[in-house]
Amino acid sequence: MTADATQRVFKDRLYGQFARIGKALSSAHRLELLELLAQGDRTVEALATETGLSMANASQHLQALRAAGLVENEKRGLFVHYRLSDPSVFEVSRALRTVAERRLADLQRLVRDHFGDRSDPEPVSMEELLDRARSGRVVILDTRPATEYDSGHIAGALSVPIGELKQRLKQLPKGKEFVAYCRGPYCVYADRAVELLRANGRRARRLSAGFPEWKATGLPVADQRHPAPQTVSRRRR
Amino acid sequence: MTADATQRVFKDRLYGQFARIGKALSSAHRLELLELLAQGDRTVEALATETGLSMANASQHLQALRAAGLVENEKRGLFVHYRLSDPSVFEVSRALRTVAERRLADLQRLVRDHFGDRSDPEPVSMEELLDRARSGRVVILDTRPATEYDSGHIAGALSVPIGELKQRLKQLPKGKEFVAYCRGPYCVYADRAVELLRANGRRARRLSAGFPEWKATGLPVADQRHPAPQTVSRRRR
DNA sequence: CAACTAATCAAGTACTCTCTAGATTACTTG
DNA sequence: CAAGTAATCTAGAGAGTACTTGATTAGTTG
Repeated sequence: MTADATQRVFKDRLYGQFARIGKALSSAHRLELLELLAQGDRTVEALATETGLSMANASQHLQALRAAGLVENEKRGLFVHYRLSDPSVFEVSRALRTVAERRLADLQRLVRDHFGDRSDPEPVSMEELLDRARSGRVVILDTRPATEYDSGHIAGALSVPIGELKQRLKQLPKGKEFVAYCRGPYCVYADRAVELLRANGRRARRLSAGFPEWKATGLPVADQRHPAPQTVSRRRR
Repeated sequence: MTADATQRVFKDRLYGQFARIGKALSSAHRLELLELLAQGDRTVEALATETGLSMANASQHLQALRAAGLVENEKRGLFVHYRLSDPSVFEVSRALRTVAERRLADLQRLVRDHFGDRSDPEPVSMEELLDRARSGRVVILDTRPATEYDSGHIAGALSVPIGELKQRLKQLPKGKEFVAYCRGPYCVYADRAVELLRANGRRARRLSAGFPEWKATGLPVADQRHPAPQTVSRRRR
């Protein structure tokens, strides 16, 4: 075999390997599964329910993700728990989202039609929230389901699942400013929380990012087992 | 329609849009085309030749990339020139490569079998090269084809296409240390250059990254039209 | 303006992927 | 140890993707 042919075979194999990752990311359902797993571990059943997939179908997609090395699983009793296998998995799905946001006019239109104008009140950036949290001037609300809060949340945040916010409104301190966050930029929980809070005369804004972005940036997180292991202080990213 | 059903439809459409990017990245050939385009613009013919694809096939893959917003094209005379549409496109393919490197044992094995031990001499990091380049102690060699050098290279680098290195060995200064780079971590040009230089008694090492990584990091680049527009100085990334 | 060339288009075949439905496995619990 | 449940497996139909071949388009050049 000539040297060139050897190179060609190598390149085909090399890009074939990279394409395994691309293939795993080529299905809408699998991307949704990855985004849910970025919030924390989940069982197949939970994932199937939340995505509206059949158990068998969800299971098959998860196995495709596993074959590409993107997720790991572990059987505990009757349940199989899946999790992202590496922080780089979230990074690639975030990079993919960024390209889509910048380059797909259809996506921009879809988001505009669904959310309308989301720039009033103006969303808070991670940097800004970090600064304010340090000075204690702000109450951070995690509007995701409690289990997601338990498996990791912004250090200092209160768990207020969106469905419970209404009846817990009175318990919330007055005079403070609120910042609500949820799963990510396309999650509606934080929008709803802000709306509800403002309707009740509070100052409230939405964090533009979600918990996975916060965590990936290396900002302070806490979880149920190890409450607030890091102080809320600036960190190099 | 219930609120939940509306949400479901939105999510399906949302992830459907993200999946358009994933689908574009799901083919080995398309990933190779993107990597070539990261070196600089190219015509369909050039891409077809370099990848070993038929013209028609290359054209079709390029159109798939274009439909996903990853590349743009422009007709100039008989030729259609393609280019990456946005820096985020390189970022996503880099993120994909990172996941593959970390998670696919097959890939690790493939690279080991093809390159053997690449850690002697130890590759130079971008940081390290930047430091050394500032002090003028090092000669940087761009071993890619001249057209790729012309469309962008590390500031201060000399163009020495790998095929011409042998007869230009004498022209190269003695006593200096050389750092060779090429298209990226899986490109062999720099390895060959280092081998050749060392066989001729020079001190030479390989840059672990390629030009696209250097550029994406925001480090100083130059191109033919605007030689050395930035000084070689440290930059925040 | 005829000959030439880069690129795309159109159509067909082979292949791969997706989802469903029903069967099966592995583990738990009464 | 039988009944129940989470998850997977198997097989098959339908949809989508990839590559080839030959025709066509758009632009250049003698």
